Amino acid sequence: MADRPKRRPGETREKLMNAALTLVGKGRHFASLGIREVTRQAGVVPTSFYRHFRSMDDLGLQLVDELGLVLRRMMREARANVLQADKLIEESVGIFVAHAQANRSFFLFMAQGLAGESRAVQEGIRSEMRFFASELANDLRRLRLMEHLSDADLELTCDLVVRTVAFSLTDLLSISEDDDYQIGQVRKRTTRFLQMIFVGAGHWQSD
Amino acid sequence: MADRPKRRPGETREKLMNAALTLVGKGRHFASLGIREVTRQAGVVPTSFYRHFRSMDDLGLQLVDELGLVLRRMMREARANVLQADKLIEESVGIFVAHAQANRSFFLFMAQGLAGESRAVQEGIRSEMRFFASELANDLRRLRLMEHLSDADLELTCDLVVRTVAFSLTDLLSISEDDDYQIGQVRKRTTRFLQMIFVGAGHWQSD
DNA sequence: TAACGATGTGTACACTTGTTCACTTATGTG
DNA sequence: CACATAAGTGAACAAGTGTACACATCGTTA
Repeated sequence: MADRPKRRPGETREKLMNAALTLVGKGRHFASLGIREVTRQAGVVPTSFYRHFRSMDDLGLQLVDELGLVLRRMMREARANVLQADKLIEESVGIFVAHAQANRSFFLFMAQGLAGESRAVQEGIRSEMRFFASELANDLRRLRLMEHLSDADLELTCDLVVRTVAFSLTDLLSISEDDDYQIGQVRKRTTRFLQMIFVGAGHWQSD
Repeated sequence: MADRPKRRPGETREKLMNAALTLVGKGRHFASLGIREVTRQAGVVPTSFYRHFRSMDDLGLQLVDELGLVLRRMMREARANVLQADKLIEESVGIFVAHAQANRSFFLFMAQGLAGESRAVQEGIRSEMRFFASELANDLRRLRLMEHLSDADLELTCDLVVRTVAFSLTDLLSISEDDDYQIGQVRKRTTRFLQMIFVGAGHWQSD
């Protein structure tokens, strides 16, 4: 029983991914990061990088995978906590904002990747958003909401919702991390956006 | 009274800005561009860069200014061509898509800058979007549309519209430049998004 | 015309970069 | 335990980077 392993497997891999996220969190853009820079931040020799990643793009792709996990955790929490339908939007936005703050670097990376340099990362993030939107559609169906909408229109609505929330990321991440007033403003504004969308969806094709 | 400057001033300046845009158009991210790279693309010696820009960020800021001009041209064209209210959304989206294609690199730069590295560029683009939204609000008032909305709610609506259109940029720019079918899909989808938002705005606070 | 300031050029320097190679070391499995 | 393999290391290299300096060119104005 080795109680204190000097080297946990995949430890450096984590260190490198965290290092990249840390730099992104410090305001750097992922596309401008270099291998040496990341390894330096991780406290690791440059060569080690190649033991785990083929290139920076590769690291980015693996970050997208982890981003998927973060989003799934967020969905699970939202499902567990959102109970009454009238506060549904408000609470969901609250949970989103909380997660965006807790995983600031991750969401920053996501916002950057949407118009990023690597086509693969771009597509990965886009795919995560599609998944998120379709899960949202499922939930709405399960809650017997928006039942008058066709599947296609429900999907359209959820896509718009996810986009709107994603765009709020850029608001959220461009203000100070602990400016509670501004954060509250973003939350309120995003909530109203979603309310307006759902009012639209509620009257869609039924005029 | 000097009505004819023989040698166009700022020719290299333009070359440098175009070079940066060209590289962005080729898929590079603005944040990852270097001074030497840009000057090389412009066919100019590296030192010349400093005659016009203090740094890459500075070049980015000046690009934002020009972006403003592009957006204003687009608004003017939209105002001139959008006549009947029922096709208003469809035509506006069409004009937007056309401009986004004609100035692909510019809009790519804009999409990148929204979550970019330079705080100043970010704020500049954000400010252009605010201006755009407020102009849209003016136009709607002038056309006697959405008169039941308060100023704040109208502003909210227009902000949401502009965000939605801006997000469509990332769709548009991630597909091939001449894939007419996909471009048409994005146009249709964006149009429906806006229609849904305006249905929502139409029923806002009036239920 | 002469002088000036803005613009463009060539050279140079001190770093940083990505990647390779041969090497040590640790880990998990037969 | 022994061994194959994965993980980590340091030195080296050719290219590329930002920036400074001194000099050349040109249009404008005194």
